[in-house]
Amino acid sequence: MTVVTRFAPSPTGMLHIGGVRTALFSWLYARRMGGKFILRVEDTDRERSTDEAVRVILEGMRWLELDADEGPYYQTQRFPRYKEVIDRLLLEGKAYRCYCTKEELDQLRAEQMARKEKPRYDGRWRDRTDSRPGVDPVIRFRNPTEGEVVVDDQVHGKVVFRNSELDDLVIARGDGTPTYNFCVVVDDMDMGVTHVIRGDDHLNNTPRQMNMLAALGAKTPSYAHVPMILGADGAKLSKRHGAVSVLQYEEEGYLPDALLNYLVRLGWSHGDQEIFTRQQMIELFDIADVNKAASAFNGEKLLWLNQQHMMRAEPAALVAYLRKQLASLGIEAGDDGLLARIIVAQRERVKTLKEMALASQYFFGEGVGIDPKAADKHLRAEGAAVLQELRGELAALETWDAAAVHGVLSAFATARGLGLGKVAQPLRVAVTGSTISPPIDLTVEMIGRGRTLSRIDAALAGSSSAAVDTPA
RNA sequence: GCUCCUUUCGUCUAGAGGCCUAGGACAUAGCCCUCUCAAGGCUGUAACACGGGUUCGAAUCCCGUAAGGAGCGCCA
Repeated sequence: MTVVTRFAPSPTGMLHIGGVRTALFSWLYARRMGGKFILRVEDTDRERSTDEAVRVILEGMRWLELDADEGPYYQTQRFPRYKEVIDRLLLEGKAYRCYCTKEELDQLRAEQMARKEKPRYDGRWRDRTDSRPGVDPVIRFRNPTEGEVVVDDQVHGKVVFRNSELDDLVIARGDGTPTYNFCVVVDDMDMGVTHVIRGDDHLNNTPRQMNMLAALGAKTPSYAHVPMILGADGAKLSKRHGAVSVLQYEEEGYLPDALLNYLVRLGWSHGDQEIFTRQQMIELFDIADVNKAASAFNGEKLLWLNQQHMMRAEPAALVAYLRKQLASLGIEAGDDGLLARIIVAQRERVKTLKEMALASQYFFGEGVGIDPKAADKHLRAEGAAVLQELRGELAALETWDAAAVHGVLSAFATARGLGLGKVAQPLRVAVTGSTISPPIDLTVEMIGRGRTLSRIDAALAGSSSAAVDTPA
């Protein structure tokens, strides 16, 4: 039997990391088992679904490279099929029309709550054959009243529900549109889904779905209810607690593989291993190793992992991402070679590609804006004097590369009994505008002789804005 | 309220009865390295929710309690 999993997000809110983690587990499991992964958009709630949310789902999955073998399917395009199944259920007496009004149901619930009972539909239309004029009936599933349903969950083990706890749920609204719990059942059945991997907030829905599957004569899939992801403060993930669109992580300069690596470790582990390539995740992932408890999102570890992935990646593989980040700063980066060199020079000092772009602006454009505080500290009397002399030596250099620059700097420092820092910092501030950069010799090499000398001149002239053209 | 789920350092986790004086990672503190910032190395602080059992032995099994979460919609 070939494994078929699916990710079925609802476009009523933005796809966030909680959803992405579920998608990842489903995707990994399918890939690991050589199975099929389906993407299905659950948009039956036409009131609340938005095109923008659908776009984020599609765009997010593409960015993360969680490729689907089938889909995206849209439930709103399958209404005829749902109607067909509902009619069949009606015909077989496995579903019935209920003419209760919303007010009536609200009252029923209120009464039950007042009596401290579990609020549930009491089945008052279960055996009626008449109708009530003026009310568009909903269709309810006739749930068994006795016995129990055992969910043999892959992460929680056997979970038992008594049918007496379940009521007859609505499968079609008054306007005829089908509801979520029903569509899921029909879709999973029709699409041959063998493994349902979803958030454990769905565990309570599972017995109802299994009963409907049984009524339709379909085989129940294997279920795996994975724990939820909480916000950094341990509260439920919501807009106030870091539930931002997955695409925001792209904008902030995270690598897809790093985000996935972070997410896979939330609720899953493989011994003490922290860093996984996409390929390793596929090879090692197993539902049997998934935890039961919810976990809190920790942005600092994500940051660390992102840097680890940047440091391990092939520089060429990061070029396009860096180019995009630079572009959003208004910098048109030239050739890939320079970008690859920047990546190698910067990746151990920044945690995201956005930071990298921000910290690499001095590699572009002619002049550079100098941080006033840095200038105060390193370009005054002493520093200026050093720079002045250094300029001459650098200008006289025959070959312009890191080794040569380094030679000049250390000889210069030794000759004057100075620490290298006393020489490097003024130069660094002059050519980069700040006190922070990759090793000075490499930095100077990459900036080039022309710009290095002109920036020194500008710094000595005290006009840090001499040729500034780097956008803020 | 009822039903279901969960509970190891601040956070993510290892742990499937003796290997646990509870391991790793992020964060944090100190030290080393060092031209800046980092990266890297070393060291430290820090946890089995609580109470009962079962057992020669329990973080691991069972039962309670507590705390947190989910569901109980003509939402998904």
